[in-house]
Amino acid sequence: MSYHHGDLRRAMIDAAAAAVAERGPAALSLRELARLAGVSHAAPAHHFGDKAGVLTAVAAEGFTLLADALATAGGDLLAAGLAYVRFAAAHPGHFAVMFDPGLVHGDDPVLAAARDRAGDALAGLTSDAVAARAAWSVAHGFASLWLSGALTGTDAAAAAEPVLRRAVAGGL
Amino acid sequence: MSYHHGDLRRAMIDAAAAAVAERGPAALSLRELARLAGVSHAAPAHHFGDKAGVLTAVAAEGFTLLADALATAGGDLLAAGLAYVRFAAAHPGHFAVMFDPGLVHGDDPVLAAARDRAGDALAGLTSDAVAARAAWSVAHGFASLWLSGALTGTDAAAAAEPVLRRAVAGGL
DNA sequence: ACTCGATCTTTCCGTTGACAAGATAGCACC
DNA sequence: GGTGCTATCTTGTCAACGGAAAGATCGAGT
Repeated sequence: MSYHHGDLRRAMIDAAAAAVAERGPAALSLRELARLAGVSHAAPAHHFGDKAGVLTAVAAEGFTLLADALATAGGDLLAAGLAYVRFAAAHPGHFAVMFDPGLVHGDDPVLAAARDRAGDALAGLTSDAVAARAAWSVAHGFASLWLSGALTGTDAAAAAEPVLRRAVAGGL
Repeated sequence: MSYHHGDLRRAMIDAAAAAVAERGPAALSLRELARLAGVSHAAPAHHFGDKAGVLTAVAAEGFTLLADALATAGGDLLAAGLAYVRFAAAHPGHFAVMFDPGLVHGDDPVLAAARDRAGDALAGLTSDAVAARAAWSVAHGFASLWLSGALTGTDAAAAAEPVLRRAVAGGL
């Protein structure tokens, strides 16, 4: 066991995302993460400053992952929506933190850049602003409700598909 | 100043909802609420058990308010969606807690009853399950994004109206 | 007047986030 | 190969918090 961890930053982000995914942001303890990583309780502060700093890093990584997922999904809103839901289901810890202003340092430049990148990926899907907002709302709403346990089903994307399809087609 | 508060339960729920609305659930402190109410820091425990108990009461009240709002809104999905968004904007503290399983006692009977009542109000809008899920998703997603600050605008309902209308009509 | 249950206080404990000050390691530079 | 420099991590400390225990106070019903 050397004095230095090697990649504490990476380990903390991963552990934080996993812990948030499992027990929510409220139950997150920096000291516990430090214990898991085998470092002292004050080590994380050097990399992240404070608790919000850790979650800010998680959120920034989340927006980057989301932007990548949207970019890979293709051009139409249905595919993008499914990618959005798939991302949320695959990275619940990241997702839970990304849209909670009270948990992160909203003005962090790294976070802002990642958020903008995801925003651009979303805005690039269509030139119709209202349609973009509507699509974002359906996908975000379904993802949120799914993660909160309000919706039943085994596979998030499979459950989302008919819902998103209907929203795209209309007829509500 | 008498020994008894009078209606500590009510005061705690109101203060908790206000505090959550202002600074998020993470920054909530039972001791601070107790100070505001002018009672000792252990007084709330008698009424709510623990911290999750306070938020459970807030969530239950939220679902009741939401069920009322949906019942008053009328039958069509657009009106219900607008009522949903209006509720979230008017009671951000309640809304923030209602769909966060990690913050409340999910199996609390009062909460479950209130949640069921809101669920019934939602399900009663249409017999089409897919349409119901889609409408719920749009309204919930827009409300969540709005409260997180991701959407710009001055009035939530005014901003939501064209978006919800488009989702109902389709053409994304 | 008396009892009894509900409400609230006081006191205590373990945990947490944050801060300050110092130790250690690796690395450039000479 | 030594010397300073900086990033990284540790130790020690503090106030605040959530929760539990035990007792005080009130008020409603008899």
